[in-house]
Amino acid sequence: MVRSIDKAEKILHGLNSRQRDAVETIDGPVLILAGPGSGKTRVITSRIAYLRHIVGIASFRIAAVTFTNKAAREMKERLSPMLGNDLNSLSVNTFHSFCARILRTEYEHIGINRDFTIYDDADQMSLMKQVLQDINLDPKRFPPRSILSAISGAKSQLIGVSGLSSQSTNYWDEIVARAYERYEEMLISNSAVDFDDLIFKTYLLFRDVPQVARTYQNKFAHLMIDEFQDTNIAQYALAKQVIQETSNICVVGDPDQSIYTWRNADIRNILSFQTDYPSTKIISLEENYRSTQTILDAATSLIKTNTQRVEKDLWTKNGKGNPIIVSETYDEREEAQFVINEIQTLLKSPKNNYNLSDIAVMYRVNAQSRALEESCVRYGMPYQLIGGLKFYQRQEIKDVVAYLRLMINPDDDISLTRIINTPTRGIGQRTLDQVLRMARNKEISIISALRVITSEKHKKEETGLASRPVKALADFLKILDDLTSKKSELNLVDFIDLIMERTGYQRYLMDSANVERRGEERIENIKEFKSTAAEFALLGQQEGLPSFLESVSLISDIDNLKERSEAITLITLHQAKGLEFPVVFIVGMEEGLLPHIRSIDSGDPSELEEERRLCYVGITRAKEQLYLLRAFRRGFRGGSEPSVPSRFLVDIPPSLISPETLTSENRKVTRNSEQKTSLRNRLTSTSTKSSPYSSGNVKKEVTSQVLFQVGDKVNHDIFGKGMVVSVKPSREDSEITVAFDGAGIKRLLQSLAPLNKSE
DNA sequence: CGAGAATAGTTTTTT
DNA sequence: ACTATTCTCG
Repeated sequence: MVRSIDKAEKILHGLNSRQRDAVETIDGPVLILAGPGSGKTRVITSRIAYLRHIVGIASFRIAAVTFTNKAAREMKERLSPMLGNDLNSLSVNTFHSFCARILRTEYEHIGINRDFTIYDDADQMSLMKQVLQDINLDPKRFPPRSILSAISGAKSQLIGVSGLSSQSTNYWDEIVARAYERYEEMLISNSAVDFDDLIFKTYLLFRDVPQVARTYQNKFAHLMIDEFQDTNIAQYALAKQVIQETSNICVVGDPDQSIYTWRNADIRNILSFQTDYPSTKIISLEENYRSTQTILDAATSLIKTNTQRVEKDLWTKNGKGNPIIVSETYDEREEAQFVINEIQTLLKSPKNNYNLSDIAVMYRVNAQSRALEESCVRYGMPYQLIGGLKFYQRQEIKDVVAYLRLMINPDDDISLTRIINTPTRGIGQRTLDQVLRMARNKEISIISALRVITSEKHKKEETGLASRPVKALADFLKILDDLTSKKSELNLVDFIDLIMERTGYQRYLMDSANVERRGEERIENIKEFKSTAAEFALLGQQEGLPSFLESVSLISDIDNLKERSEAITLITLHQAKGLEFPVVFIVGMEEGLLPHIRSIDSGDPSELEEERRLCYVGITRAKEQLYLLRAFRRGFRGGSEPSVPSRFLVDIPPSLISPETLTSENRKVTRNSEQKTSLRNRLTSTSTKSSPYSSGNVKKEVTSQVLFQVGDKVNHDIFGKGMVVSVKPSREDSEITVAFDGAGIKRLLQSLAPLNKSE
């Protein structure tokens, strides 16, 4: 008894009274409204430890659901010292992986293959194009993107094909309903599901197969949901099903941080929760432990401008801190230089003792990262870029993934069409069309169609294919069959190597490296891909590949963020949610960018309010120092246009802003010339010598400080020994031409090529 | 059939 | 600016 009180004290130690309340209220529905920096994650993890150690709930009966793998991983890390081995049986997952796991266990009940493939956006797009072709719709009149987003909207509101077609009131709805129907048929025949299906199908499973639902309802005694403001209708409905037995459901969220309604997140869930569970205990966490008073005041002033809002009073015991620095530069290049320059000054100053990892630069759209990246490279500032062109969406990675998917799901026509002629093997559009036609007529998968066509009994009159293409198809089929037969003999990494070799993909990449600059990078990416695969190889030949593929499908870029890396972080405002940094720069504080033009054009005030919340999220990431920057001109799509300061700047009281950076007329007009020249002087006086840098997505040993000269003997990781024949410096890099002893003459980019001086 | 050129369309945010 | 698709020629 005494011991458990000790334990309880230990778990509750350091929590404020409301946090304690949130941890100790374990029976029945709880809604925690958690302001930014209010110790939300600490509450959730303490609550789990409390449930396990004080209440004595078996860990396998506790489930916590998050939105990103990163949040799930962090939660587990924090729980690890408190739970030890219990951690393994605890269920801490993203919504999507939680569902994927259930579906792979219960696949028989929903008539789906155990090894179903999870289609990502690009796969969905290919499939939809196929759908439109099938049902004779012009993709120019009916953009596949729009149709997909309508379908996604339907699925996240639990509306199936019949539901949608019965609801359609106009031509467009009718078109969507028809596309939806065919889309679903094709997903099934491909043994595939999309992201929304993971939730929707799990919901349907529980609704329609009560004995399965009961299994999970009896299993889970407690359910916690993080970032509840981001849930959609389907996710909330599923959560209710799961916890039906006990109603011990605890949701944590902040309506002011709802920034995903465009992705069907439905803030009404917070209201529904209180009506669905009338006995809900509401706990509001309002003490902020993260930011200075100044930053918090700025955030509060900004968010108060929103009308659709529940009042919440944030406060902090932290001191006033530094004023916010608001500045204006000429264009995005100067903006980026200002950022770098300021960071260099911050790092030099001994009083803060900042590290690179303490600093983040945030922006509205990914395209803005470009100017920042260029400046980082130029000034030798190490950075990690989150998002952008995502690793698993790169062409070469998707190609290899397509081959791997086919090894366990040969019905996946989308993957098959992706690689049937990559690298080129004489199967052109005409041939492919014939194959597709046959597959459709016979209602069989493409691979089955290939078997028919290439079988000896098959008469060519049926398809009208000449002998050469048939031979090409037969060769391709043989490659796939050979590889499939080897999959259980080799470990995952060796298997990937075999695929690379047997399909000619390795050769293809090498050749592309000769002509294209990106070829080098592609080879590097495959290396990186294999090193991730290596972790899954440990699971053995049976489980390794499926687990790897699932993780590839469900991973997001934010999951790769490294907390302690020696680099500044470049990140979108959306992805920054849940993170914190001592120093935050928000760039592009301009009308049309933040708020984004689309929210302005929509004429919908709630879209503007979402933009304001996005800005609020950004500001509240900062612990000590906040910069709000804007450019007078901003370039886009080649051109460049003058811009107007963001309306959000006006929401911030001038008293919180550093006077020396405050521009005249409450920042509405450009700075006076004196300030402008002093800024320019500061920018141009910065050193321009280059030094090592890194980008988060592709790890590479950087050799950029090594200077190559014509005549140097060099060694390349892939091409071997050679001699430099020309050096052509470009803006931030050098193009080096090397005559290799074995591999001929290659043009390489210094920053990318694994090239060293050999003596 | 395949490769490169010309052209059209496109971008907010992403599990 | 960047990509995806269509066109054209060997």
